[in-house]
Amino acid sequence: MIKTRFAPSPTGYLHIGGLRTALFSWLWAKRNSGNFLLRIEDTDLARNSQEAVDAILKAFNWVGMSYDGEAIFQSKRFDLYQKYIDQLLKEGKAYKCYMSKDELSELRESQMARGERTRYDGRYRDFTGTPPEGVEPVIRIKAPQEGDIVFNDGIKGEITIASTEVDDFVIARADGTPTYNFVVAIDDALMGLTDVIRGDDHLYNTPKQIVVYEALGFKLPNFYHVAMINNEHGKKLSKRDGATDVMEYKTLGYLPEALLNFLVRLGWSHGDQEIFSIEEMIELFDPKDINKSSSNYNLDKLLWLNAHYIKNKPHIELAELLVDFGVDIRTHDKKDLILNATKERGKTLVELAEQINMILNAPVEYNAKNFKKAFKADTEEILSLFVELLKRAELNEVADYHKVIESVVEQREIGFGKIGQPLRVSLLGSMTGSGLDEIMAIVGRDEVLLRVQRALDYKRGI
RNA sequence: GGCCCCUUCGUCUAGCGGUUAGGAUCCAUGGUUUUCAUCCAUGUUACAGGAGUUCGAGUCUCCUAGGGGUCACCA
Repeated sequence: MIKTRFAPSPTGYLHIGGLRTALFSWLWAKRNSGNFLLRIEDTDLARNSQEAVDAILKAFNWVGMSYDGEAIFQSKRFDLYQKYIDQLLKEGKAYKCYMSKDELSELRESQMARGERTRYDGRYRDFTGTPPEGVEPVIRIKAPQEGDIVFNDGIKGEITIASTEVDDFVIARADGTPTYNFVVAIDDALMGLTDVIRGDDHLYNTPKQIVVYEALGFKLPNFYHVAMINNEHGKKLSKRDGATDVMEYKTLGYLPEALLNFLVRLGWSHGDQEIFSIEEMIELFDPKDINKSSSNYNLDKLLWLNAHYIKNKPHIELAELLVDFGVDIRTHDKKDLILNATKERGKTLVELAEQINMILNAPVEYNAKNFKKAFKADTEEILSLFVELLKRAELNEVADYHKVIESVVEQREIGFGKIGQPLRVSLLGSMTGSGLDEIMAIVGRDEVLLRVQRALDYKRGI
């Protein structure tokens, strides 16, 4: 059975890049009817927080991804890790290193000065003498000293790293707590993971983890290292480039299905297909189709996808979602009419809410320029006729409002724009927006009369 | 700096030795629409550069350049 995982360290919100690798892992597990597991990497007691764990869970919940079984917290497994540290010590595969931090940094500086890669020199690897006093030792693992560490990456192919690039790294700190690369390897193995899909910033951790796997006799999983997401200029994605927190997208009015669709196509593709429902993603996703190269983050497509999903969302759900954006039309008797009139005009829920508010609420003020442009010398007369006809008209459906406008156009022998423009400004305060017939049908006769009258009063007041 | 990875339209990508290098988005234009949006149509734009291998290279090899990653008692 395929088992994948997402293993965030709880130091902040869920990052957009993290969500993508989580999505890939989740899809691959689902595709194979396998398990998608969650592990919280909180070995650094000082840096992680419960809020961060909650934030990650909240984001998962928002996009509709769920993990199998219980989440595993590494901070609760120190006893387990200790067992393996003792084992390696006993087997002579790890050793105590009494080098002080000062000595270490001194070593690094001299290596740097010579233009070398900084690495531990193995001075306590075969140490048998009397340990220096006053130094709490760290535990280092014995990494191979010659040859190459080779592994097959499911995305990048065969990766070869010289053993000289991997030093005897620390697996337990002076205070006894285990370090990242050590516990990751143990947990990945113990959790029975078959496929590890992660960002390629972990590529260099892989040989280190392989050292642990081999020392402990664990079976290697398949590794997939997904290239990073950069900003639109190809540089590292940072907060300055816009939203990096997944939950920010909710606030900005994006639908989770749009975000997921956007992210799944960043680095992965299936022929020419652009739109993927969750079901299709699960059916079609395969890490072998993931791109080797990094991709640049650009909002254009997300916006387009979001518009697409808004247009196709059931009204009942849209109405529910809009509540968070200050528009509650859940029980409005013209809900469908409102949404039909507006949903093709809003690329985000924020914009959709604006469109709806524009119709539901009478304009507070008119744009002076627009007003002047729309209200010509004969406008007052035209609108007055419109008011007269509207008062007497039988209004049952959208088309009936259209008939009133048509009558005005016919009687006065004018173009639609002659009445359309000023009417629009009267109703919305704006020159653009939904169809007039629909707007009027939504607000109803009395409100239309009110708004037109108000505009006419305003006109006289100028 | 050492090591590793990457490089097709502005952006996301298809391509897996023989294609007029395809799709999507963006942008522009036209159509539909009383307006805007939607929708439809059309158009502009790409194989980083240079050497090889081959009858033939975006596809294979090497070099150069550019970009990214990584070098902790962080994860």
